[in-house]
Amino acid sequence: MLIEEIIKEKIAQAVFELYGQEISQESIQIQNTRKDVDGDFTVVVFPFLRISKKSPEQTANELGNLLKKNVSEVSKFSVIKGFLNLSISSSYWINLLSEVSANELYGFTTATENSELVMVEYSSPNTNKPLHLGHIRNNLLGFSIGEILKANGKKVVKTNIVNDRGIHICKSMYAWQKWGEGKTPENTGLKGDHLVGDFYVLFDKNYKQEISDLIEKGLSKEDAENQAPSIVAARDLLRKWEAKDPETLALWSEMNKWVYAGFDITYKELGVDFDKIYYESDTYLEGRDEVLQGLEKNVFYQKEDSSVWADLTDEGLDQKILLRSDGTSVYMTQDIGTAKLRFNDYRIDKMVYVVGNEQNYHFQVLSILLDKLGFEWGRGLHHFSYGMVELPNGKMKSREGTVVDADDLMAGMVEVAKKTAEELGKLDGYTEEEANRTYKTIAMGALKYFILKVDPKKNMLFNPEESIDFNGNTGPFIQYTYARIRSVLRKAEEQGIKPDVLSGDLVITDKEKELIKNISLFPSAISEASESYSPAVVANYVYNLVKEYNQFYHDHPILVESDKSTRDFRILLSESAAKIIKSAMSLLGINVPEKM
RNA sequence: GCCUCGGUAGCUCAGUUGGAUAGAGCAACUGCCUUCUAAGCAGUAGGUCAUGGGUUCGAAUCCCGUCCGGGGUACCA
Repeated sequence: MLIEEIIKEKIAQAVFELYGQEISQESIQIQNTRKDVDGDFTVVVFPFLRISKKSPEQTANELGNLLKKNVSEVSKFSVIKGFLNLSISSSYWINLLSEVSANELYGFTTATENSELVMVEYSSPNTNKPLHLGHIRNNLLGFSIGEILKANGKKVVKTNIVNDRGIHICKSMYAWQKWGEGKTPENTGLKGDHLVGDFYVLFDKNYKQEISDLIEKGLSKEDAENQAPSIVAARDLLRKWEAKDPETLALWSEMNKWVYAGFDITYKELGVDFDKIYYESDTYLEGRDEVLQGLEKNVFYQKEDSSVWADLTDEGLDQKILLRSDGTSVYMTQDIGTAKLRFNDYRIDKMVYVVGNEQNYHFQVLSILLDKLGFEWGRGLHHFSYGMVELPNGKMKSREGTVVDADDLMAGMVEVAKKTAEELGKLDGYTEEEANRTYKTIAMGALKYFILKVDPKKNMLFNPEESIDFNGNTGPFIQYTYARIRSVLRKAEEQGIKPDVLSGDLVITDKEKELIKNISLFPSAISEASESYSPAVVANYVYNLVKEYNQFYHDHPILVESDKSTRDFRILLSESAAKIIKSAMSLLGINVPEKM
C-alpha cells in the first residue's frame, strides 16, 4: 500500500476523531511538497475548515500531531498557512526502492482472461503514395497507445485498414500504363511505394495541364476538371475494377504489392506492427448490407431518389447520407462494414480509432450509427484524434511539394546522428555494424520522442532543423542518461561490487527521496496515459525522471563512496532508475542503447 | 452562420481532481572536462497565462461574453 493512501485513511480517521464528522477519501488532497519547502507530501487543509471551525494553521497542526502519532512513517511535519507538510522517514523510501528493484516488471499490469479487449486502428494508408510526416505522427501515436494499453492490463489488437481501392490508385495505374515503360521496383531499384507515388505525381501534373488547356479553350473550371482525358481514363479503370476486369485487377494487385513491400520497410524502420490487417477492397461492400438492414428496421430512411439517410437531428446533428442514389457506398458506409467484420472476428470491448482531427465529425456520427445498428461498443468507441503536423513555412501540401517524406526524414536523422557521434568520438571502439545500429537507435529516438512528447490533440510544429538537435528535452538526452547509468553499473560489476540488502537505518538525502518518489510513480503515469490516451504523459514523466537523475548524479559520487551501505544504495537507485527509463521508453517504442 | 479544438517566455512545449512564488528546452549571456560518458551540469536574464467579467479561502485550470487561429459542416475519402 502506498503511503499516500495510508495518509488519506489516517486523515479521515483523524478528522472524525477531532471534529466528529465523516469525510470521503476523495475530498482529501495530497500533493507533492514544493521543492523549496521541507517535506515530502502536503495535505491541503482548507476543505476541512468548515468542519473544524478553526483557523487553517490550528487545523493543520492538530491533524499533523495526530498523524505523527498514528503513522510511523511520518517523521515530522510543518505547517505553512493551510498547508500541512509531512516528512516521510528514510526507511519508507528505502523499502519502496527495494520493492521496485525486486520487481522485474514494476509498473506493468498483465492481462488476464477477463481483461478488456481493445482494438486500436492506426496508420490506415492510401496505396497511391509513400508515407509522410503526418503518417509518422499517426503511426507512432497508434503504436504507443497500443503499448500503453497493454501495460495497463488490456488485451490489445493493433489493426490497420488499408485503403487499397478507389480513384486514387487508378490514377497511379493509368499513369503507369501510359508512361511506365514497364518500370518495376526490381528493375529501377526504387522502393515500391515511391515508384507508385511518382506515377501519382505524374498523373496529377498531366491532369492539371489538361485542365488549364481546356479552360483556355473556353470550358468552365468544373467542366474542365470533369472532362480532362486522364481523369476520364482513371474513372474508366475504376469501373473496370469494379466489374472485375481481369487485366485491371492484375495491374491493381501488382502495383499494390509493390506498395506493400515499400510500406513494410517503412513500418519496420519505424518499429510499428499490426496484429491484423483489413483491406478496404474486402470490406467496402459489407457496409451496404448493414445499412439496408437498418433501413428495414426503420433506423434509417429512404428518399424518393432512393438514396438512404440517417436522421441525427435528435442527437443535435444533421442528416447523413449512407447510400448514394445509385446505391453505392460512401466513406461512412465502408466504416460500418469494416466495423461489422471486426466485430465478427473479435470480442471487442472497446474500439480506438487513431485518425486525424479533421475527422472528428465523422467519428461522432459513426459512433451514433453503430449504436443504432446494435453494436455494443458503438457508443463507447474512442476517436483518438490528433492534430496536424505543420512546417515552419506553413502546412504540408503534397500539391505544393511541401511534404516531408517519411523515408527521407528517417534517413536524414540517421545521417545527423552519425555525424554528431563521429564528431564527439563516441563510438570509437565499436564495429561498423554496432555503430550503425546505435546511430539508428539514436536517430529514431530523436524523431519519435520529438513527436510523442507533444499533446496529441494539439497541432504541432515540426521544424526539421530543430528536430535533429539532440540537446535539451529530446530522446537522445534520455537515451544518453540511460547509457551513462549502464556505464556506471558496468564499472561497478568490474570492480566486483554487488549491492547487499539495504538497511532501513540509512539516512538519505532529499534528492534521493525525490528520485525514489518519482520512480515509484511510474505505474500511475501509465494508467494516466492510458486514460487520457496520451503518450505525451509518459514522455514528460520520463523526462522529469531523467532530469532528476542527472541532478542526483551530479551531486553524489556513486562508486567513489567510502560508506558501503550508501554506495550500495546509490547503485541500486541507479539500477532502478535505468529500469524505469527503459520501461517508459519502450512504451513510446523507443530503444535505449547500452552505450553512446 | 453553426459545431468543434486551440491561444502559457522571442521560439518549441509542460503545467495532475482548482492550491503556495506559473515550469522545462532552444536561442542569448556566465562558469565547469587529470574524479564513474561535457549529446552533460550549475547559474543569469526573459511572463498582464489572448481579453473582459463571474464563481471562492484560492483560478493558467471551472462558467459566461469578446478577439485571434486550426479543423469540420448532408451523395469526396
